[in-house]
Amino acid sequence: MLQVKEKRNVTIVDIAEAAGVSRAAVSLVLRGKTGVGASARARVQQAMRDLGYVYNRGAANLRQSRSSVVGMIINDLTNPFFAELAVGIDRALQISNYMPFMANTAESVVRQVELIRSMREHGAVGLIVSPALDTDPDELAELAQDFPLVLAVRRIAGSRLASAVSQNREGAQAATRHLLGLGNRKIAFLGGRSATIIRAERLAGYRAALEAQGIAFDPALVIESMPTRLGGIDAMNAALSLPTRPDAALCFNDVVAMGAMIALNHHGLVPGRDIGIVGFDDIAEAALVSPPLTTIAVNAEVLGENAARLLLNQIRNGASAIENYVGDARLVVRGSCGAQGQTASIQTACLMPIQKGP
Amino acid sequence: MLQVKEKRNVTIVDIAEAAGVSRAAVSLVLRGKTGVGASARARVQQAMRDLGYVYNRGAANLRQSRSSVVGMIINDLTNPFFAELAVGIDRALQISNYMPFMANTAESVVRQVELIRSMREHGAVGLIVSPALDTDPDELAELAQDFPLVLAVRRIAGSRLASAVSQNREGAQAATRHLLGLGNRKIAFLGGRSATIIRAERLAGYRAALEAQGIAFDPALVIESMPTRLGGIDAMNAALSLPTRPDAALCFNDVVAMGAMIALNHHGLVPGRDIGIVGFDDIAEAALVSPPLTTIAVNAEVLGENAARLLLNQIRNGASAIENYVGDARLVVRGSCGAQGQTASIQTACLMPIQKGP
DNA sequence: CATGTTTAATAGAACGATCTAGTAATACAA
DNA sequence: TTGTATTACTAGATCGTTCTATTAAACATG
Repeated sequence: MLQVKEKRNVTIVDIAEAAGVSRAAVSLVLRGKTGVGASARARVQQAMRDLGYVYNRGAANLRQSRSSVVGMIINDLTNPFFAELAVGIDRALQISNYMPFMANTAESVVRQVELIRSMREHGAVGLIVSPALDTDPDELAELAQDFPLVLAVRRIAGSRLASAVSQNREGAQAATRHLLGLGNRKIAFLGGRSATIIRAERLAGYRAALEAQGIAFDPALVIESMPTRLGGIDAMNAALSLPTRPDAALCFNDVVAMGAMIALNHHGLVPGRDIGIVGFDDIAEAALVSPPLTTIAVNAEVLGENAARLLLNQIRNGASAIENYVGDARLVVRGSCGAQGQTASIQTACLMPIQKGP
Repeated sequence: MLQVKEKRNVTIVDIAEAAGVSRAAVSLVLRGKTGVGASARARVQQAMRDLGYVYNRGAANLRQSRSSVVGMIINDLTNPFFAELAVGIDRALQISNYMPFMANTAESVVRQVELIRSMREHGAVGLIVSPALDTDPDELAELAQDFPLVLAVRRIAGSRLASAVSQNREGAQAATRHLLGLGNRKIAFLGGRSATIIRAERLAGYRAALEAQGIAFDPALVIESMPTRLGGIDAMNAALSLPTRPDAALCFNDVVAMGAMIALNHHGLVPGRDIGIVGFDDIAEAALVSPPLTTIAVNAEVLGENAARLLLNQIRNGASAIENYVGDARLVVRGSCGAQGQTASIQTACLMPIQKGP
């Protein structure tokens, strides 16, 4: 009678048996602790190789209730800015010997709550979230009361949460000032969702720069859209159908700016000549598009590293360690704003450090 | 005497106590099974809310030894092509009620083996890997013998593994034929690492197209580099320092092509006019750069969805279900190859479907 | 009324690791 | 010889859940 083998997992018990020692001894070997002799240790290691043993971290965490998993939840990985952010977070956590697991919400709040729950259920000891649009502030605030949580890039209305963000107001102000300096007077603000803090901040900077020049803020020039390429196309189309066309546009971010440039092309207009365009983020592609995009540079990787740092502080020191980081945002002038003279040299200067070699 | 509370986790036992039922009853409620009355069920749910219960999936998996976690390990998330691939995989797995966890290797094989191990340790039931450069084929092959594994984008030398890849040979052949049709004779092949199958396939297509026209394959025109923007810069610089400069270049992928275009700019050359450039992948940015990039379109999201499909088949049907998927690759003519006339209309045609609205 | 059948509910073993508290054996000092 | 450290090793409890087997009651059915 042939016995059908139930394909049971290889466990610590099997190893113990094969090596002729106790479970406890195997466990010690597994964790590299002392208290087991050289010969026994060797036998255990051999047995693990022979039987194809896979450590069961779930079982281990059950007992010691402290995993090293942290979750990162990103709103849109197809936006290069967030991809770079994610890589920055990932690298920093890795260096500190945490195991980052990543997930993408694609701006779905429903998916986001699923992911947050799932990551906690899997024993994550902390979470870095770049929140989806329309995220419920109270939900995250409540979670953060007894769980290490850091927001990245997007802060959330009315909640006192740790966050790593950039100088949105200052950046937008510098950008607007630059456009004004080039002689533009009718400057649109394109894209982004109005309910978000990040947009409110950038909008405030835009407004402040206008009013500093004695130019009245005109709500008709502020056009909301999704913070995506497609949103940028929509926003620019809307801007072009205004009674009088704007001279220039400050875009919510670089992908919106690229969408806006596509829309301009469709209308036979040339960015930088017919309408000045400025973006925000300085993604790697910004220097490559045509014309090269003038933008506000935010170092996504550094932002990510700081988000990681804040999270680790919270994990180690508890709720007492709720801090914030604000990364700087500086203007990078390329061609799309219409400042043609400066283009070539600056473009070159900003290109090379984009990517580190292996 | 104030008693210091050990902050123990809220467990199913606490809920049971609070609701005045047994652990088993709580477990049933948790999983939405029948066998518990309406009033008891309500009490349990209330208690869970009151106490802030978090399900411990590790403990559950320990007992039932079947999680729904699958891992996806990506070689370079800062390359938009792989970001789109990741999003495609993610979406497909999500639809099938699996919980995808993602991680980035940044082309590090060391990191890759760590991640593979970690994901198995955390109970992943399968893995989709877009392998890092220099991945050890035997290692993955051995793993795949008793573990559901699918390779995405990059196949691995000499191993019979499930994979979802694209028509590399056909795509490169079409691209080369197109460049030849435009009158180019001295066509370089730029970028990519020579040890990879994917590059060998693309190179074979390139070579086949050349030889079909009676043009001898010239190894000096084939330049290796990292498959990154920086690699593209290096490769093009090398190509420009050849004794005689090439007429055109087929680039390993789009980011290499963009790097190549940067290098051309540095040398004061114009892509499409002085040297024709063709890429591979058709990332969203390809249509936006200057000039718009002629490339071989590969639908990364569809590739990802198919990788997910193959993995699910394997998970459900075991090792018998090792299949392969080959996505098609078609030429998209824009400006960078030098075929100026067709640019505008095609560029427009290919732009709109890139991104789906919310 | 006896006899099934369904439903609600539970106790106790199990999953795979770690931790505690211990035993046995050796080495070293007095 | 005895006492004391140190080292190698282990049995059994434990973590939070699910599963199996069982009981008890409620409800039909002939």
